[in-house]
Amino acid sequence: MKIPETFYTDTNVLKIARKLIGKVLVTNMDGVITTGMITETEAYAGITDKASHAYGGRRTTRTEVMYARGGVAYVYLCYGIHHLFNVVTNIQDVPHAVLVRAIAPIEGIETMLTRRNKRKANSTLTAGPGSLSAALGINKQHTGTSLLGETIFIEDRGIKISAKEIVAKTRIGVDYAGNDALLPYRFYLRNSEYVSKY
DNA sequence: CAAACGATTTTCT
DNA sequence: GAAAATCGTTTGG
Repeated sequence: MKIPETFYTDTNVLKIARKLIGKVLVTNMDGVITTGMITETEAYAGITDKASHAYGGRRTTRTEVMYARGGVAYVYLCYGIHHLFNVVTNIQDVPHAVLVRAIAPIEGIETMLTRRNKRKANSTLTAGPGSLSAALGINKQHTGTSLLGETIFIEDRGIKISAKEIVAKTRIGVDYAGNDALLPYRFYLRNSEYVSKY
């Protein structure tokens, strides 16, 4: 069951980040299907969030897609190597987004191993934003792709995650954001091995 | 037009 | 634990 547009256009990015835990991210690259359950996310609350690319209302070629209506992908290159996959949320012109940091592989594990150039599956296969994007075949040319289409989308498979299984902590790699680096905008599944380390 | 810098991962010591 | 890899985007001259 694909998640509907109304899920993404909700104005509470923290609520969406929390609810995405336990959902299933699906990619279909030229008919090759890979899926995984989302185990870790981070919220980026637009213009009021120093850690966000759209802080202060900055609007550039790269961040333009964040200003779209919720329900599209925002993928960008970090450190010249890694493609980071985000879900754009909120209404038109409010640049909120949720970074998907880790998933637990479900289908297409062989494909993921090939893409990641690994022989055996372990927690490093899809734990970490750059790793999961590579495993699912996501790259920056997918930025702006609608999550209501057939290439990249998210499903609700009825996996139930109780509130106490979800931990809220500070975000990672955003020390430069001053006080905003202390906000509990990172959510992850307690006891999951598929959560980025650090 | 030139320079600096990451919402990171991997590898080597 | 430290350091390298690596390039598009952003910023400053």
